[in-house]
Amino acid sequence: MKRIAESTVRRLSLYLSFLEGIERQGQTTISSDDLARLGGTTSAQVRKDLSLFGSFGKRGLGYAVPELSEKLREILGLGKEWKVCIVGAGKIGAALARYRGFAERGFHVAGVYDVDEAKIGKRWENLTVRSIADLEKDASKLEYDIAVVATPAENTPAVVRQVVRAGIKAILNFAPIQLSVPADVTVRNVNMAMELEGLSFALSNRGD
Amino acid sequence: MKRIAESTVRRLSLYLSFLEGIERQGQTTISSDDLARLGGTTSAQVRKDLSLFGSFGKRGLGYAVPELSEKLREILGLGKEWKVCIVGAGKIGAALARYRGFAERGFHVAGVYDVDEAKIGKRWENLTVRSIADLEKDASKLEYDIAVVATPAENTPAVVRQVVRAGIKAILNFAPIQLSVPADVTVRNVNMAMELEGLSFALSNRGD
DNA sequence: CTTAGTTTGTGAACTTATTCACAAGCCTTC
DNA sequence: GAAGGCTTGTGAATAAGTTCACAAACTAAG
Repeated sequence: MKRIAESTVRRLSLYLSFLEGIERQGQTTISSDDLARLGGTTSAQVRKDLSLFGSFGKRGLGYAVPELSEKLREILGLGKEWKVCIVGAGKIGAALARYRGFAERGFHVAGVYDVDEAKIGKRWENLTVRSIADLEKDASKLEYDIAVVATPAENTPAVVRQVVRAGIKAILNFAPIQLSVPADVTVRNVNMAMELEGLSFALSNRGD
Repeated sequence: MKRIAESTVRRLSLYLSFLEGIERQGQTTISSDDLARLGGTTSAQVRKDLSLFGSFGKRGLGYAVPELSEKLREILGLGKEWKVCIVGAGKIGAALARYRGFAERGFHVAGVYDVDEAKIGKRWENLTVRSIADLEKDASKLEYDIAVVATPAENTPAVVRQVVRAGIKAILNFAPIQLSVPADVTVRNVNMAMELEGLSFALSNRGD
């Protein structure tokens, strides 16, 4: 399969969320043009994105909503339940552990870890915070697929080394630093400072 | 000034964070090549990004660290303090209100709002949760620059209409939906579901 | 003062991503 | 079952973004 751009994957994810809404409203069919309008893009873009994976539409009619959303779930790998661990039991980690959105979309939070002795052993929802030192051992049993890293910047490189050592191949990083990981580990960054600075830039340069 | 790509702005933001680290370590000069290595890009990319705004380096020598970081702060509009309000006093809103990173980078959280009667009036850090109905009135006095929207998906469109009505021109959106706003309002989205699905896709398609 | 060693700034080349545009296919109606 | 009205799927054209490659400019050393 040819390489798929990250921007394409983001759009697929977006289309899926629209389709789920539309499905709930009982609409059974949708055109690329309607999907494009919802997502702020063009119909050609929608069709091109989908055509990378096959032909799912009917000419003259559009796409069958349940069929297409099933197809997208399959493409995005949402058929299986992914096992997630949260590393870093601070404010962000806490918010994430309680976030309903994970489970809703098939991401099962199966463990929480921290370096801080004071936090280890505390209960969080239905989980107990464990020592990061146990991660590698736990991972061999629990087979985590994804690590959500929400540690202070200074601890993060060491934490990430442990995550990599535990054999986890996907990281969602909330720390405001650039991770360095082997090529077979996929990283996505959520960096609030960067987003805010993007807004700051936009506000400063309006009308240029 | 010519249009600057979002990807460029993200990189500038990244360079700035590296420069701040380097500055603290006392290094006074840095080459585009070093910056590139830190950011996982190429030296040509770094130079091209910077050259969009001027010539800040010295040939044969590189960039003066304090000078360049000052220049980047200026470009990104970080010279002034931006006034931020958080809309949505739920879990994410709470985590954000307590997040130190805002203030550190010149983003002053000056208000928290919610629709929920039960939450209005509660104290959060040094702020009191106010009714979203007050936003427009408050905005005329407080002159919010940025609204951080962290409301449940179903309330978000209405909330965003109020934010727009209050004259706020920049929104950081945490709700998992696509906002529709006038062209002069800049939106950045932070969508965890989308990031997780990106990782899910990557995990499902390794080695293709 | 000249040479050797760096590193920038930037057109040009290349690569990637988006948009255009239209033939092919499907549905409905008569 | 033929005609009209849509909408897909996709090559071709365009636009956007990245990398190449090199002259120009600076430092340090002799």
